Amino acid sequence: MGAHQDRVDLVIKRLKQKGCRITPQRLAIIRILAESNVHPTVEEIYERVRVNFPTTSLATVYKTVSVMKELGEVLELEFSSDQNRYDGHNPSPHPHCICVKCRSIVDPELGSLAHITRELASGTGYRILSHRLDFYGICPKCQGES
Amino acid sequence: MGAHQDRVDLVIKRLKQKGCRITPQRLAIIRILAESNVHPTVEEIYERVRVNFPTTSLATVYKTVSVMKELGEVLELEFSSDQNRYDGHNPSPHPHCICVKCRSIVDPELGSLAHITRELASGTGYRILSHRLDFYGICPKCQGES
DNA sequence: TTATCTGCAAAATGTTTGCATGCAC
DNA sequence: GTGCATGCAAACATTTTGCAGATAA
Repeated sequence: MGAHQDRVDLVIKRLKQKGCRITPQRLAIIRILAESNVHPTVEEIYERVRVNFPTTSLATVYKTVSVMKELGEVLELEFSSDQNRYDGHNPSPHPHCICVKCRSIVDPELGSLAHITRELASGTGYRILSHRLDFYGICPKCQGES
Repeated sequence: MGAHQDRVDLVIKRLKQKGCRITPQRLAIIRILAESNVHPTVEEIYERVRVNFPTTSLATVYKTVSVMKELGEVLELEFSSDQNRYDGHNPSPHPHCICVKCRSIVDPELGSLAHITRELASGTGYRILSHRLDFYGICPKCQGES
């Protein structure tokens, strides 16, 4: 029962509404995603699920994350040179700070991008559905170690 | 001799300064990247190079693009679910509009993100090196076809 | 001349898929 | 009981690497 139980319950409700079944593995994955603020990879989720459910397969984690992504309950940050990262704590688009040394990802405080998005939509004629804003740099911890 | 000859010459000069050799294949790749505004994939560059140099291999295109990326002469847009896209016309970070239907990518007119970057750096303690801002939506052409 | 580049093939990486079995509902 | 989920292995897509021969400077 962490502070994230509400989010866990909400995700379960929405998955059930769509006809999905809540298996022990899925429950564990949902919890990890809801409770984590480190934007884990599928591998990291897999390792954590296997602490309690050692027979869980990587494919199951991929499949569950994929279902949650399709339902909009997890935000995927794609990387071609690395594993994708997932945010199930706050699945709506928001800025990220990504450390190029330790690959940590944090959510910065930043004013809304709504006005930028509007400016862009009117300037280009695009119907904007989503966005991605990543800042790449060196985190305070890695700056201290350099 | 297009309007992009200056950029081609500049990239050649910088590659030479770093001890790189300008082979016919590399010259063709540099030209394609400098002249193109469609943010091509490596495959697309490869197909275009092969019109004039049919023996060129995909590995050579990957290697040349990688060298240019390391020298900061091409901007890489990573995708895990698709091929990466490359901007050799303007290699400094800038916003992109990506159509989720036809996968076209255009550079929108948008005010600088410098103030947002400053706000973010002071708020998080990160030393910001770069950023990525993608807007995902439906382009005017695909809206008309829907 | 010689260090770099090319082209081929193989490897590596991350992710997806097919299918028989198992289990949530 | 039914149909979705699991777990395994194989397939897949993209990118990278190793190396022998070719070539730009």
